[in-house]
Amino acid sequence: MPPFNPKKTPCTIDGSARDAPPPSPQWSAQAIGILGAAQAPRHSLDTSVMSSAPFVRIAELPAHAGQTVVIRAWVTHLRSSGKIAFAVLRDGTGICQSVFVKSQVPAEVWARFAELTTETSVEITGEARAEPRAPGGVEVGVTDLTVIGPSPSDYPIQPKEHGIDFLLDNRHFWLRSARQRAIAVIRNEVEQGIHDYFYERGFLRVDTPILTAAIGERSGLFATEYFEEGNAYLAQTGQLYGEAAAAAFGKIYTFGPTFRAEKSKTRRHLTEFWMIEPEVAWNDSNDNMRLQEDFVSYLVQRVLERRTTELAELERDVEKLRNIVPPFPRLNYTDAVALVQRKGSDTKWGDDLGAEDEALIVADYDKPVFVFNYPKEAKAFYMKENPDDPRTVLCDDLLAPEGYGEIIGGSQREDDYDKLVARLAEEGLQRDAYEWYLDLRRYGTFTHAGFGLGLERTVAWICGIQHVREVIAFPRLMHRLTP
RNA sequence: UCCCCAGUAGCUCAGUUGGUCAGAGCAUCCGACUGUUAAUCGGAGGGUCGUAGGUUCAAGUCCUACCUGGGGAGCCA
Repeated sequence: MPPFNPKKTPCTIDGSARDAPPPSPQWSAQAIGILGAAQAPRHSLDTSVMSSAPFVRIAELPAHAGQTVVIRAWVTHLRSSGKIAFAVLRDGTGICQSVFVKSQVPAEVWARFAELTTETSVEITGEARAEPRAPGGVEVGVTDLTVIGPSPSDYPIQPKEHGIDFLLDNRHFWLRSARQRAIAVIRNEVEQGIHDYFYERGFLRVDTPILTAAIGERSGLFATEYFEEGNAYLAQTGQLYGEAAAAAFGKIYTFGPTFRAEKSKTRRHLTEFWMIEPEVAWNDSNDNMRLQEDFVSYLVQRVLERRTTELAELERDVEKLRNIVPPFPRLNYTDAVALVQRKGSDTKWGDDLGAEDEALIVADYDKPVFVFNYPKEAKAFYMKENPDDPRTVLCDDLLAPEGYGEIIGGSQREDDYDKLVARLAEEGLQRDAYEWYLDLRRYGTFTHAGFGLGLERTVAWICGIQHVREVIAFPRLMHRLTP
């Protein structure tokens, strides 16, 4: 990962001048048309008088070259040169330049242009035409202009550098910038890829509860009152429920928000993040790692194939992503400790690997790296004891390249009832909250394995974005609950 | 919880050993310009220097405390 500059984040309103998004299922003309019909302007003028021209999204403009069209959008930039003027418009599908020529528009239209400000929402009517001088290669020669929603001149976001705190305070506006759209599109591609990957392989998606009793990870819990039941806690994982579902349905995955009340202030942490947790009956730890590398590779290659425009907008070095194909290197924990010790770390066998150790390991590879079979003490109670070395458990962490850290934690699950009970006791966990979980080993226990993939860390890595807060629309951080 | 860093105009910042130190660029407003691309050019407005104390003839500058935020550690995905 490149050096992190916390102070400056480039943010241009119309930086995507060079691109219009490629046609794709998400932006199909039909879907856009339907969406458009449902989104008439709130208090437009009498549009029936204005024109019978079709309302089109900017992404569809090239297909309408030579036709008169209506566009509804936001003003991102204004330029005026006496008797000719330009307004760059953004509608979420792309950007387009509109041209006003004083001698060719009614005086009232010319006057209305003078009132435009950044982020005014407008409806324009005019002829779409190919124009090499226009960003995106298509522009609209305006014949009519309606202001739909004026925008005061103190709109905070400028096509300049802003500090991260300012941008997060204005996240609801920051989302309008070209980079943020590119990130959102790639996140959406990853999410859709996740669903497609598992659907096509016969996995069942199971939605697990967000309000839970106190089970799961050891780290911080968000508590809330729950009727007469005392406290409920926001879920830190859906895994234990996923294990129950795997016994019922075979191959399952969960996909939902999870919550950690950890006072972590790093570029890898959110208090609310999205996690994908497959759980597969009859998979052992090796099967688990094979699934992980295949899954992660699929997601990366899918974004490479379908979102080249957005990756270019983000200036992502795609060569580094092309390497991401199975198999991934695998280091067992003991070898990993030896490796980091050779590189100067004072980590000893038995310690968990710290962030510095992970960086030392990843530095040798251009793919994600598995580190597997950690000491029992470093890992959670539900991980299966390694029959070949009972000091360790059958688990794996997948470390992303370029310093993005752990994107997956996975394990084969302890399926031996007695050992699981013993581990619960060792961890000092209240057994009564886990009785239903122990039942999975009482009634037809089974080999199974699963993992959790952190969506934001994965998307940040694929996008080349240095902080997870930028790859979720409205991040929840230790010091940030709004917007 | 611990370590480091920062708070000066709407935004991003400069401000030297304390002494024309209230500044720049952008944004905004006014004016000029018929092909602009973060347009350009001319002009204008805009700040209790995070808060509270203290040192001093004099504090944006030095000291103390506090507040707010950022980066990292731990924890984790």
